[in-house]
Amino acid sequence: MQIQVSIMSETPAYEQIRMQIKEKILTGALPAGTQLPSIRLMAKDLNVGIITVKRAYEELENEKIIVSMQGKGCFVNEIDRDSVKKMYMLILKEQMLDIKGFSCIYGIKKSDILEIVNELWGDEIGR
Amino acid sequence: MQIQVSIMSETPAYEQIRMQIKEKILTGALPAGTQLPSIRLMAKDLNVGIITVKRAYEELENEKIIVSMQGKGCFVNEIDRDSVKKMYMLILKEQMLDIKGFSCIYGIKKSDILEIVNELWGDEIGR
Amino acid sequence: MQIQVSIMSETPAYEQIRMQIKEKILTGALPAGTQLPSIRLMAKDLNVGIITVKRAYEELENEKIIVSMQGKGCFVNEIDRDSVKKMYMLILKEQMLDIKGFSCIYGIKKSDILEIVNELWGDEIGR
Amino acid sequence: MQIQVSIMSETPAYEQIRMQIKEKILTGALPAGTQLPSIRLMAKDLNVGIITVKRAYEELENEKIIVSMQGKGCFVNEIDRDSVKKMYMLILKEQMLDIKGFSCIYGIKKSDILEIVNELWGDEIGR
DNA sequence: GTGGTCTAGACCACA
DNA sequence: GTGGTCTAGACCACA
Repeated sequence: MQIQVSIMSETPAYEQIRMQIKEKILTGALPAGTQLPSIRLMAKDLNVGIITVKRAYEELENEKIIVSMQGKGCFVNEIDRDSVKKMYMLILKEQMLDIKGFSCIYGIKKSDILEIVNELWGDEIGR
Repeated sequence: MQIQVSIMSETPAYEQIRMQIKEKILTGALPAGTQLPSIRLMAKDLNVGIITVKRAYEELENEKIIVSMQGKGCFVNEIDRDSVKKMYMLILKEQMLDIKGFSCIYGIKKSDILEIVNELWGDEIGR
Repeated sequence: MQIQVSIMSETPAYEQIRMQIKEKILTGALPAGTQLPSIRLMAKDLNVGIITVKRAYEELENEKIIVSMQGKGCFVNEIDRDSVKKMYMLILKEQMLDIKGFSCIYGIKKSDILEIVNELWGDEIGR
Repeated sequence: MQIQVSIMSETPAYEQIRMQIKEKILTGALPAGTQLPSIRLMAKDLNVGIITVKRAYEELENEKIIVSMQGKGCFVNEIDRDSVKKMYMLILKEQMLDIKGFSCIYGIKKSDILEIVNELWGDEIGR
């Protein structure tokens, strides 16, 4: 499995691993039922400790994205994309609420936010 | 000076102090030239350690928002609101870029972002 | 033989198998002399590994509840219900002693224990 | 603080520490507000790693029995003995339900349970 | 000074 | 072979 762990990055190794696997699963590159590489193997490949891989897998399991079975291995779960999206929308809203709180101190208005959104997302009109 | 430090909050004490003073300054509640309470006094009032207040003041000084003068005290700086806003806009853009990166994994589109923005900022048409 | 192995359960597969067979034997559903299904057959039926069934049988043999005969199969042993009950009573006493140790820390008294016993075992007067 | 960690015991070190501190707190030997020894100090005294003590403290914090404050230390919480007792009664009931499940397989009846209870708790009539 | 996080390996349980 | 638990220390953040 193609995964990069940068030792220079300030995001911890387990988080880098977690995010890359998550992305592969959510984008469908790793379909439901796929067996992930064993903890030991991936640890060896990435040149990190098994604890680090273990933690990445553990958090993915907490997110219900994979399931780990003692003595058997770790497997990709069936994903309900809609509920995942909804859940993430909620988190996003929290983040934006935070941003809103700060922004008003700096005199930033809705128009400024829209400007940034338009700049970053370009002219795709949505859907 | 009216400042609340919640011991329960997970944001550290020095950060709570820093943000509240910053808000007062940026919103104009504390105009340029105002003298801040001495570190010792504020520490006593807020029931926190001197080191904690010192750190808050230090960071505000690094942000050029206040200036501390040996033996005289700390004073609110002249603020160029426009450049502060511009600086913050850059930070905001970085944050939004991050959000954009994550969002595409979850199948979130521009329209979803706009929906959140409209919901949070209401119908203020901007400017 | 009717046995359920839940892959979701947190008790390991071999333990689920062991307990269910044990129950059938102790309650008399499988009388002494009965031949158990072969390891291979049961593994296939239950959709688990041979090693898993083997372990369940092994432990039952250690408990003298079944006996395995090279090349012939596994058979239910003659059970002396009284001595089995006595043995289990000893284990139970150990467990209750443990519970007693903890309970006093929490201020739980004999009356509280009796309340629970009465609630769970209902009004059967015993014997 | 008087704490024994037996390296021979099969209960893990962090659990031994957790239980002994918990007992001291619940019995009132460590009243609310008391500062616990720092993680490092206790680790040194008990000759275990700081992780081990950390974990003991962490679990006590999850149980709301102590509270840890970064940079300040760990402190004994105010305990509501009644709710603690009620919570433990529930756990106890679960355990007894489990015991009941096993017992019926072995032909153990309410009277047998009562016999054990009477033997262990003696003739204290309750309260 | 304090507690918190990350990475680590030895050892254990399960299939 | 697989994953799970425990103990460990280096390093970081906070007061």
